[in-house]
Amino acid sequence: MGKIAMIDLRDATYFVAIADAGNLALAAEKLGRTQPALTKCIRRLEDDLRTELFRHEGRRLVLTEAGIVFLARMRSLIGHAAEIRREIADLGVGIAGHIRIGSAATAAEYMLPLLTAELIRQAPAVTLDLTVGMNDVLVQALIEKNLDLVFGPLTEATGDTDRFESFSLATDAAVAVASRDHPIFDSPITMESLAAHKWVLSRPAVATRQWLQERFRSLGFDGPQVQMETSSISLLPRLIAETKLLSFISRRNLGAGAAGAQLKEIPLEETTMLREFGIIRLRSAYFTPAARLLVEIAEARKADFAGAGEAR
Amino acid sequence: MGKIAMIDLRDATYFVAIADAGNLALAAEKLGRTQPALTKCIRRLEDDLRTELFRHEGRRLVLTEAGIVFLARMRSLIGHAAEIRREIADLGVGIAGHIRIGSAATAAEYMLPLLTAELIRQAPAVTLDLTVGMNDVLVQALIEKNLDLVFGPLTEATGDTDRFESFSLATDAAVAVASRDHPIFDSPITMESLAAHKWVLSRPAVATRQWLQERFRSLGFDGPQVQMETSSISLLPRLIAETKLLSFISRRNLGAGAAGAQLKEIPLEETTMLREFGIIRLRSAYFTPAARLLVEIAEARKADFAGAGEAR
DNA sequence: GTCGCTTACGGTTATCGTAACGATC
DNA sequence: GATCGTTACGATAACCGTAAGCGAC
Repeated sequence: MGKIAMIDLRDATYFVAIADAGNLALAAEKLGRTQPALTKCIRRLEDDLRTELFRHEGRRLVLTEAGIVFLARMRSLIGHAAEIRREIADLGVGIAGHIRIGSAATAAEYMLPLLTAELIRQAPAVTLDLTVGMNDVLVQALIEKNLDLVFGPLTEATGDTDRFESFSLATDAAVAVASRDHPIFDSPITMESLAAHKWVLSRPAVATRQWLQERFRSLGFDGPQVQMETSSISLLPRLIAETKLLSFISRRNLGAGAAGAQLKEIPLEETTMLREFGIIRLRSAYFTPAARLLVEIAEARKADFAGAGEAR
Repeated sequence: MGKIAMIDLRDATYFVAIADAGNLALAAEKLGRTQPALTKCIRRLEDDLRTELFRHEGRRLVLTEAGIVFLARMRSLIGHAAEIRREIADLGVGIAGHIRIGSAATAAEYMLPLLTAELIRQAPAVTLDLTVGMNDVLVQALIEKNLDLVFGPLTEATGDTDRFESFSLATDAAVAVASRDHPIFDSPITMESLAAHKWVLSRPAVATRQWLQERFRSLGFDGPQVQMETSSISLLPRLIAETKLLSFISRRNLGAGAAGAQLKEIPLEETTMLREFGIIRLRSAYFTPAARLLVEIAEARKADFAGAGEAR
């Protein structure tokens, strides 16, 4: 029953065109309408507002005082509406929006700079919130809907395809490394020789270290002798190169940069950890268009991340 | 052919109601629509914006990121539109607007204070521009569309009913006056006695003075001997009372105020000028709703101005 | 008579309501 | 099975176009 009293912006658009054109015939042509259609448009507006917008001066229509004010107001209102349309459409395709990203340190180092740069190039209105942390904390934040996407290793925990949707981006191999001139390379590599040297590793809670320790144990050795612990991924290559310690890091770090060039992989099947790197999101959470765009960019750039995990 | 892309504010209103209500059934009841109508309203908006506004969470609709932004924008836009509606409607009935008034000095003194006070009481948003001047100048300004209304005497010049529309408000009588104790009252009043005394009159261009001079001339007398000239209406009563000069002013000034009480009419048919006071407007000019309201108020208060022009 | 706007009338499009359907709890 | 949203379809209302009408120049 209740009819909603509201200005029709289509009629308002016609009205502005009529006022600009100065007569109905010209406005009708510009709008692709006919003269009578515009006559009735004015009539609708005037009935709705209970106010004359035009008056007759000779055989010409001129704006009344109210019409002049209405014209100014409608210009503004139509402009606002158009701006809102663009804004919402941008949000809809991910050109605008906000993405809360969680990332493991390695992923943050090797994938995010490229991806976020590309995202911001394509979608300048997108804002990002990046949290670097350990994988278990990040996944928990994802579950609590405090993150939209997590960049990191795809583990069994995140393999629950009912709860999580994951996008694989690269395979990564963590390998034992030492400086090029390390004495371990002077004789054949065995588990025994690895067990004989000291290591620099990340903190005990980190997945790669746990995997290495578990591997030592399952092969009948005590865990690697840890002489130094660090959480700094960027510091590791230089530490290894200069301290003659062994370490266990992504193969990606080899040969890259001044410090990376000093490193050499200790090729041993038993201490090569293969893992998938990718993006995880929660299925029950809203997949923001901007987040979707970032995932699409990542998948398109997948090739840029490959090449470190393949068998040698 | 060209279809105008524009947000439908009716749909936007539905959308806000849906978002507020939290579900379609409740919103439908509040809006007096049915559930399917609202389903399709959302569909129209989403198709138009090419953006999801709601997503399904269980059997419930929840806003997307874009939907949340759209909701905020629509609240604002709808509010603005409603405000504009009110503003234009006010302009339409004269509750808002601007009136450029011209007024003769006498009219300004006796009619405008009451009328403008009443107008502003009824229509606080109306603004006024008042010019006090001589009638011929005012009428010229009216013709040039620099004034909307002129308050003043209705003369032959403004009696052209094709060009002007006039509203008679009061009859006014200009009479010869002197102070109560003036010697002229000691003997019978004749034209000869009037011609024998000195006068204080307004400037030669003013209609009343011209009428008086013409009256003297047509009766065979030289014009009244003018000893003093003034354009100040408010000063005249005191001048007359204190200088023993004769003058020619509206009967309205007699008995009003301290100075007016000292004045006495010189009752002579030959020197009684009857005239109409009222409002004049140009037919070819736009009759602003606010101006129309002022005229309506004036006509309703007509009785307040009567009583000075009647025969005694 | 021409020009500019309005009115009248018939056709098209869009929105709405009723009813049936589908999914979630 | 009850609730909430969607789909299908017929009815209604809104808008547009064609054609005729009316007043100003």
